Amino acid sequence: MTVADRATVVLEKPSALKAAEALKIGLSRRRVAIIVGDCEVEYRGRASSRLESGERVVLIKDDGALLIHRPSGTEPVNWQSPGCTFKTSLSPDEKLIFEASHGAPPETVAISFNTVRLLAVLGLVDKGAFTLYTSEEDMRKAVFLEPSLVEEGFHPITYEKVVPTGFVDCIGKDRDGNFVVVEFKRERASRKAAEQLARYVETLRKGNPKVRGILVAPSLVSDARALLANLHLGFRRVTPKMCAEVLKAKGGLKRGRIIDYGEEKP
Amino acid sequence: MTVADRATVVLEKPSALKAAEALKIGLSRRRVAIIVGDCEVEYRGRASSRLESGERVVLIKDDGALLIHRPSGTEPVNWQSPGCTFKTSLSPDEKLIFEASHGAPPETVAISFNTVRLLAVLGLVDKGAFTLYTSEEDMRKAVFLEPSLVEEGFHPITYEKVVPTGFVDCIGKDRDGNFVVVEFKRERASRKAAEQLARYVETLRKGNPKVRGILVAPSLVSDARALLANLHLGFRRVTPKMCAEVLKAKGGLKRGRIIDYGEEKP
DNA sequence: GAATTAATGTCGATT
DNA sequence: AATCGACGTTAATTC
Repeated sequence: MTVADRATVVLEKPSALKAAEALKIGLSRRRVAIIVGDCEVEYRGRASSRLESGERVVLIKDDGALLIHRPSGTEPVNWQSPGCTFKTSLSPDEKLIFEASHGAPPETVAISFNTVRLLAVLGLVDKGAFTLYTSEEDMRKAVFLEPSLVEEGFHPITYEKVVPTGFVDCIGKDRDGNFVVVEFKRERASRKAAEQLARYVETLRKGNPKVRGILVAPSLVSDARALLANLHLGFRRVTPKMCAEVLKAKGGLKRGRIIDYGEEKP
Repeated sequence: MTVADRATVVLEKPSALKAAEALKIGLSRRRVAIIVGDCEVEYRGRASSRLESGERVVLIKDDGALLIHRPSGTEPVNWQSPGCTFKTSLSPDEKLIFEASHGAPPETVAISFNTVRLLAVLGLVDKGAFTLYTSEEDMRKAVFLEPSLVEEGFHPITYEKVVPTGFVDCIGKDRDGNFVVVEFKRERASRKAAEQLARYVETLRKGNPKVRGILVAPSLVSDARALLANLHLGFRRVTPKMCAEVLKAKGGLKRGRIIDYGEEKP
């Protein structure tokens, strides 16, 4: 991408004609465009919809995706998946018309702008890698696949067992055959986490005084460290990264949990 | 919302300080903000993620929602649901830092901007109603609930039956006990749709010459009308709206198929 | 408020 | 290409 291609076009309250021109040029160069303005939207495809006039943010991406966002809410009110063909035009009454069409299945989103408050056309470069680290759920999976993450010789028996005081993340046995209660925390564990583990261990020690407890987390706050020491409970440092690596190596990672985009899509 | 509140702030390549000031004022007034720039993103919550530096579009909505979009793809790479608390600040090395936090469950998205190419703060007003009309699937449901949509005395027997030449949307019997093949089209039906129906009817007439065919759609192109007439096939006008009303009345409409937002959320 | 279910789901992997 | 399954799913509805 040349310097010229990265040039930004920003138009405040452009005429429909100016906006149409800037859009046509920008989209032919596969830039990203943002349009803010009062508009009406029609969608026809798997379903059909109509959105009456109001002010929205329209985002057109360089892969031919389209998103129309209202001023509130997480989800787009209308959208079009990547690979659209765009058509920019002026209506008989001089309004900016923007259409995004898809071949298969045939779908079209048509936007008619009553006013354009802002139009920006930008060439964006994004080659940054995205990594989604493991969740608490994945920590459990990693420990199932590689029990030594908790302790050498550990082997898990049950997960998420219900005890009178709540849920126990994992119960297993150590190399000597003693029961071990394991509590996972994906982030630095607080005193509360240590208390939770203590409660579970206490409950289970009523039936068997040899029950041990281990808190598994990337790190501990000092309060938690003190409490664990007092109650003769263990701690094992396990980071999300370590879990991710285990899951990757042992194939327990089903899909999408670790995502790595090193390159832009072609 | 007063005229002053609707004033647009658009800054190209602002300094981090200028951007921070504009954002603070804008977000305190619950405006919508768009930031385009090179940034890094960290998320911590149910899972955690890290996004290395690259250029993205950040959209902050007036209900406290946050979306971070890469230049391609339909879905945001990171996001935060409505109701966030925002924090704008400058890092020791003068970078714009933007954090969006949620109480329950505790989640945070932190964005560090290396550069800001564009910042827009706008008060948007959107009271337009959104209506999602029925899909082809819902047309079948509507006909199941109200067979007279196809013809007085019609009663459906099977849906999506496999015949040698493809799928038949619906097969039923008319008031005289003759078989009727029904083809649905959610939009103005093309000649192709009529040919499809003709093919199905032809197949079935080999076993029973009295088989009839009816194309159900909101309207017909003239080619299709001619073809249907030639082959003695029927047409019945049924609009998505009619189906939606049947589904609504008869309770076949599960949820969200007709959505009507008449007002902005409080 | 928790649990359930649909979605123009989207996205990635597998057959 | 079609199908399957997970998702920081989200969002609407029912219990």
